[in-house]
Amino acid sequence: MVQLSAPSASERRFMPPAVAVSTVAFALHPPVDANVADPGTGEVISTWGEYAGREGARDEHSTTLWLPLVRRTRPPFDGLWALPGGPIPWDEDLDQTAARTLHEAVLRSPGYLEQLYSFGATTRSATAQRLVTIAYWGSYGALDLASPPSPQPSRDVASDVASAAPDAVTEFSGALVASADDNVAWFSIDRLPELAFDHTEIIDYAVWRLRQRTEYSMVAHRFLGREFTLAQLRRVHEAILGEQLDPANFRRDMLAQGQLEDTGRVEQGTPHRPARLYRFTAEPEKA
Amino acid sequence: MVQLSAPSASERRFMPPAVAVSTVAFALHPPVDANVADPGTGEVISTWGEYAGREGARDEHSTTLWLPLVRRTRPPFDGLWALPGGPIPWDEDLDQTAARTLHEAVLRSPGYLEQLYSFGATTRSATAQRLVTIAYWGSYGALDLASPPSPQPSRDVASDVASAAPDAVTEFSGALVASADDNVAWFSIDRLPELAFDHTEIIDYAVWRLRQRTEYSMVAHRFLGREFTLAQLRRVHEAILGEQLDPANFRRDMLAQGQLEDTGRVEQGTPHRPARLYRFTAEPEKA
DNA sequence: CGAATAGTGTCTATGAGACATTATTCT
DNA sequence: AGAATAATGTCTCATAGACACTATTCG
Repeated sequence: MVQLSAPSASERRFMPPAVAVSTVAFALHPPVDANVADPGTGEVISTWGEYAGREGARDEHSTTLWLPLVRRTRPPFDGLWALPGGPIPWDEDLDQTAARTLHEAVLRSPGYLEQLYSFGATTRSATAQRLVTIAYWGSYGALDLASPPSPQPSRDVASDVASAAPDAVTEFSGALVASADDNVAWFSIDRLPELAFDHTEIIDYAVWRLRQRTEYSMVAHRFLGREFTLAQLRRVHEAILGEQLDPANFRRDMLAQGQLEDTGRVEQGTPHRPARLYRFTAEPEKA
Repeated sequence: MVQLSAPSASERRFMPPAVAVSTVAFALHPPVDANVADPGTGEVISTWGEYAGREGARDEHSTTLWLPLVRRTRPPFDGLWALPGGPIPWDEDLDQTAARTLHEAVLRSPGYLEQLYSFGATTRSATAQRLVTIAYWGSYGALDLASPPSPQPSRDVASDVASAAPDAVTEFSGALVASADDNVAWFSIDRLPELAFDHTEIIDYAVWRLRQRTEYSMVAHRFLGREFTLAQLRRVHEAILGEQLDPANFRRDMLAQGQLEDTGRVEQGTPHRPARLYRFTAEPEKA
């Protein structure tokens, strides 16, 4: 057995590092029933459904990305917000652990999930056990968020092992498991609160990598539903890159990629000419 | 204290994963005094100095990359070759651990070192403790290899903690520390032996990432000495990418990057017109 | 009709690939 | 001179950015 609680300073140097997974999960906006926290104080102010209705902030005009955070309820960094995550059970792949812990916080499965980088500086927590964090980044699409909260991940994942993890290891995980309460809230990436561990650094790196990816890869469509207009896709790119894009050139370049398929249908209920709806196809069109 | 040796099956699921670092260290050729192993059998056949002299394989015509491996001397995977690496001491950054363990195997410090990816599939070793490997990739330049073997890393790194690590953790490290003996040898990446753990997968991924990098970044010059000709730099690119490059266009593109500085000197002792020597500059030339 | 956005066509500058040509050094 | 490689110049084509212009729908 492993005895990990309250290690003395002399004992710490013989303890292997704890390993945890943390996930930066981007979305164009929170799910309607999710809590939204005040940027400055970190106080949960309302759900996204109320907030968006009040402010008139529709995702049509979304110009920023959002991500879920979990409030820690024990030391270290008690009370601060942290990325969803947790320790790695002995029989779970790293990818599975990331997916499961994220689902436990958000109650929904992301549409995309990918490993980002491993952080393990010795300065992360001077008084506690050494912690190595394997960071992931992912994205929630409109469909992922529209689905009702589910207690279990959609894909089959061993989740009973979570409670089997020693308490002392759980203590150092990126965040504690929360049960759909006020300890989970969504934040705009432009207005993040003070974060536990080095999670600010992790988020900065995730945003940087997301921008790199959108320039030479098709990841943006994962923020949308199954069908979308080119204007919607362009707004996703603009939100990620933080700059305006020429609609005409954007259309030409996207269609030249051959990964968009015309569904034949058009947008409904617009106050102007409706746009064609496209679908993403993995297979490039053969010319 | 942590007791990790001979865990029972029921105990294993309560043990936190062991964390180790492994490094894929590329070079245009091994150091002269390094062992070269036979591709098929993994038997150490001679040093690079003898081998290259016999075969007439000069680095001028190098068309493949080489990397150092360490032979394991205990289970699991006893006798197989593995990437240099080891467990993470409590007071060492991940980068430091990678640099130190690589130096312990090669007795030289690499010119470049960067984190690659973290591997942690549960299938890595069914009978042993769960292992998470944080993989690094690096490169040795001509100067790095030309220097005589040094027992300590050139940069100051805490190295006394290595022996403080519990034996059971060392057992699961990427490879055991070798003291410049027959248990360290260099292999061509085209002819690798059977490897321990999932190190074959790690090397494949490292080669793939190296190719990606050379296309939009200046990493190739790190394989060479401080001064080099454009032809030498081109041959490095060709070895990495595995294809021929047009000398004229390569010259134009490299010089347009503004990161090469003309030293004013030229190559010596060529049987033809000598080439200009260039130096790499971090600062782009202002036009 | 006018407003608003969808969608098309075109001009231009830039950069990559191909390759002909000149330059320099050694034997 | 002839061999071998360095170094330069030039042509073409593909692509990105800018932007004018046409099309369609709603109110």
